[in-house]
Amino acid sequence: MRKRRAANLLTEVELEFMTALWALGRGSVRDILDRLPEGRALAYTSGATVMRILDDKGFVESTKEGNVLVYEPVLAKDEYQKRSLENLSKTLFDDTPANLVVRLVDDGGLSDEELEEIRAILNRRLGDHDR
Amino acid sequence: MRKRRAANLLTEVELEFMTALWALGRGSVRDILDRLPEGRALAYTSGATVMRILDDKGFVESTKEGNVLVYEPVLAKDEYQKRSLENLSKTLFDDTPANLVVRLVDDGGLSDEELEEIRAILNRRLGDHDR
DNA sequence: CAATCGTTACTAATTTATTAGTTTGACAAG
DNA sequence: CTTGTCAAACTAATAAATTAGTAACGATTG
Repeated sequence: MRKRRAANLLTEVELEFMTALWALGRGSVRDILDRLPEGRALAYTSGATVMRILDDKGFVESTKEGNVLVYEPVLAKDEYQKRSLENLSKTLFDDTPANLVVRLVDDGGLSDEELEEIRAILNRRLGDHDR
Repeated sequence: MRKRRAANLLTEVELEFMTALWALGRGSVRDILDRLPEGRALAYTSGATVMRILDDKGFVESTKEGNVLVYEPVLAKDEYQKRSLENLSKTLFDDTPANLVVRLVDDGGLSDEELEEIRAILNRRLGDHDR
């Protein structure tokens, strides 16, 4: 028996595949390969290997349907986003997510609309009725 | 001549070392190893290798001082934070940083104080009239 | 039934990352 | 001057990630 490698974060290629799978909901190796970005040429067998690894690591689960393995995420995209943010916050922002937002806001990559949107979210969250 | 490996993002170990170097401002291999977190035992030569690689990749530069190489960052921590956020946003949040903040805020890992702090930053940035 | 097609399982090759050993050279202590 | 120490440069060993080839197998069809 193989199984159980366990890892916290996805590698680059794994993330590519998970992104396709999250978009699909569920799918076979073929489905997933088809969903990969344009130029991405990869042998079928390579794709199958990546999916097996993701299965080993517990990021997906597979069920045999007819003669095809259909994969689906065990870890939701939301969850993984959260995990990634925690990691980034921990490794690069003193474990203080607010610092991360400061950098984001200060660095001017966001439009006023986006900033407003974020403020709206905060207002909703904080229930700030004084306005 | 070696040099020029070029890479966009730091590996895990490289980030550890850069974090120490950013905190120090500048320092030798010895200085940096001393600044690594408690349990982190690593041979001196391993540390020297990591620093050489960071030099090769252009993340740091070195100057011989006496008989010791003193390293300092070429890439500021701010810049690298920005780069990391861009990467995360691109790979996991549809290239829309606001989504990233939404996840952060929605997932309840932040205290009210932190949320307030972030809102204050936004208000400052947007010019908080109306309140 | 035999050939073939699509798929999984297994194995392997290559590359990159991580850690550390060996060699060499500078220089300070005796 | 010889010896010991320290650091740098080079080399090497191990591990992990990435890509793909080969074998094997079941289903379909000519």
